[in-house]
Amino acid sequence: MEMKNITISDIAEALNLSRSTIDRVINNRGSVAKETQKKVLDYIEKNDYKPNRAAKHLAKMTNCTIGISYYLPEKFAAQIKTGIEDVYQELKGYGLNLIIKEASSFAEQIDQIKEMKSKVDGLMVAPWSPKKTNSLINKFIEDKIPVVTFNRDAPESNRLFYFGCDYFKAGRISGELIKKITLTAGKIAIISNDDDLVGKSRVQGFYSILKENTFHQIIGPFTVYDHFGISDAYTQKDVNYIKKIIEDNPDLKAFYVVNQSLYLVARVVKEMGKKDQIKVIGFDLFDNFIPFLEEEVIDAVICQEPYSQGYFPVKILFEILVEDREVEKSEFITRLEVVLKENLNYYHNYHYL
Amino acid sequence: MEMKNITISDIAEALNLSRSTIDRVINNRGSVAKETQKKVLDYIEKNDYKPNRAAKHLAKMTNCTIGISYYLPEKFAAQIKTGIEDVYQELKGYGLNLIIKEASSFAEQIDQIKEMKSKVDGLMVAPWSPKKTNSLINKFIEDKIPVVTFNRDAPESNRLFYFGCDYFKAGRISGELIKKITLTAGKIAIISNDDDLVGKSRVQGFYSILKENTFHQIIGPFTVYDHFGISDAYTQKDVNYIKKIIEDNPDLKAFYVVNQSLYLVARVVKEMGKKDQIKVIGFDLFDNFIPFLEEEVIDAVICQEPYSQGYFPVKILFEILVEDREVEKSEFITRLEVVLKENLNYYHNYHYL
DNA sequence: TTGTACGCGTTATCAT
DNA sequence: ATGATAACGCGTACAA
Repeated sequence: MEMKNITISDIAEALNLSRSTIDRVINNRGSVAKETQKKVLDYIEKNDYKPNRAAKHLAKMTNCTIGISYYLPEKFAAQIKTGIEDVYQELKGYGLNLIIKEASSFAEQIDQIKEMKSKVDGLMVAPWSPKKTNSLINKFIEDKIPVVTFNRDAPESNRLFYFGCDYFKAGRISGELIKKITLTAGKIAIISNDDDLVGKSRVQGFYSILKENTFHQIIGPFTVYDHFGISDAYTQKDVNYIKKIIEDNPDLKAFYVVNQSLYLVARVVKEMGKKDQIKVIGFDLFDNFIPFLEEEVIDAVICQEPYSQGYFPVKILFEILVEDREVEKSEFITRLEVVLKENLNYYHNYHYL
Repeated sequence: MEMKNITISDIAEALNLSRSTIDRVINNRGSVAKETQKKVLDYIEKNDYKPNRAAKHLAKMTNCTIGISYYLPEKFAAQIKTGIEDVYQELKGYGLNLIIKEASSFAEQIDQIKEMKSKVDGLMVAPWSPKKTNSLINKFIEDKIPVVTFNRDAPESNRLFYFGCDYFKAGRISGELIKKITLTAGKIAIISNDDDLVGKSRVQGFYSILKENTFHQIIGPFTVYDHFGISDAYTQKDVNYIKKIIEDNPDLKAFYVVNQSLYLVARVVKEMGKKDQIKVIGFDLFDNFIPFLEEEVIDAVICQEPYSQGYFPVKILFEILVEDREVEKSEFITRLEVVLKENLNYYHNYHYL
């Protein structure tokens, strides 16, 4: 309704001062007498003045460019991009510009970041190799260009904050889940590939839950490269490898798969008709996992809010850049989402804006 | 950086027209020659003009009041209010005002809604009794005051949309979960109270999953009133009632609790030392559930994004009111979140902004 | 059909 | 220490 908010001019008029003085007090720029300061502050308190954010944006001609760099599995990136797209739609009208660079190798990512240096006011990066990106990140920081990480952290750099998953905790909840759904004693096979940092944490977290558990015996890790999840890329050899694990271990009760080869494992489990005997758990929601979740060949996947990983870092970084927002946390850890057949549809390309 | 966005004036200058003409084209207000229209449209397309949202807000003196009404368990409302608080902080600077009315009875809720009619530009309501609120909602709509529902829908009214949980689906995923974690054949006891609409849907959904399942026998529903979740309010009689269910059914494998008496059930299960034999599943995350989840007396609860139920409806309604946003959907269904011990902390008062 | 001119609330520059 | 004034980009009433 017409609950007209009071403005700086209103205050000025009421106190017989000029707008400039009020402005000085509000944004404490100094050069104002103690008494007047107090008078103004009191008035503001009493009449609950709210600065008009629109007018602020306008006057400041807020206009900033955020660079985004990542080297991630295509389908996963797509989910993050949905979040980026939404926040862009929301904030472009307030002066947000984006430069998005998708790398197809780590070397390329480094080059792309370097190239952005002169073009952006802030950087948001998912460093493929954190250790090898630290110094580059720090260079940005030295030049007063804020950097935040998402999806993958570079904790040893001077980035402002990390927005993403705690992969160790992700491993723990998988452990809890497998404990809860695996009905009888037996073996659990871990599938991973050893040059995968993320997978390594997921395995460690898993161990941390299951180590005191004598009910299950953990075998592996068995190495399966996930070919970035491309269904066709798996060879008969890959299939046989999984098959052999199943055949060699008649008391196998579950697969714990930390990379995208979850698709392969599910396929083999299904083909061998082992769906009811062997539980399958993995991570993230890729298109080729969906049918297996629907048939309950895959019992559950743990997700990590990919949408939010795109949406929030941009939003927060924008506020830092144009409104001097102070960030209180150095880590924003995304929720660990347990996705089963019946809530699957809420996690597959699902968002509100 | 200085990627200055182009403005209406820029366009006007470039095409030797006045700003008004450009404005007419952009907001197609008519009264503009076909050719000029095309010229302008082309130019806009080529130079990707983005309207400056801040300037728009400012010029329109956007200032609107949204009324919020609910009659909900206190602790649940608190979680929703966190979302409301955040969106208020975000939008108050753009002219958003809120009138929040918490009722302590349905009759009071109706009164409060009526009283708001003359004071708000839009209404957001969680109707305790949808059927008895329909006509009131429709009165708002007739007077051009948009109404949206949250947490509880009034599908037969003319509300613009509902933002909240699908309680039937929530029952289904509980069913799936209980199937997955209940190791051996036996009984599952349902706890509810029959005047609870939400609980009724949760029970129906549960049945829809478990009806073809011969492995488990469902008993109940047993009626337990939840005293709005106040721990002290449970009597010895309540305790004995749960106890008796356990004693009478030695092959009881799980409790499925659809109201806040989940606390009571968990307490009794724990006290009787039945934690490992009897699974316990319920809904929402109330403070007095937490310790039981940590000890795995309660195996899981299903949550429904309470934070989002506060945040998004306000945000969307605001955009409808001040920016004529069109709403494409009539339902925004919140995710069903599976909360276990290991991801508990992400769902208990957890948000990013 | 098109153009002019003022105001929205704030910031910033230049006087006093 | 305080005040006047011109932007910022857009909407709108009014004039041509």
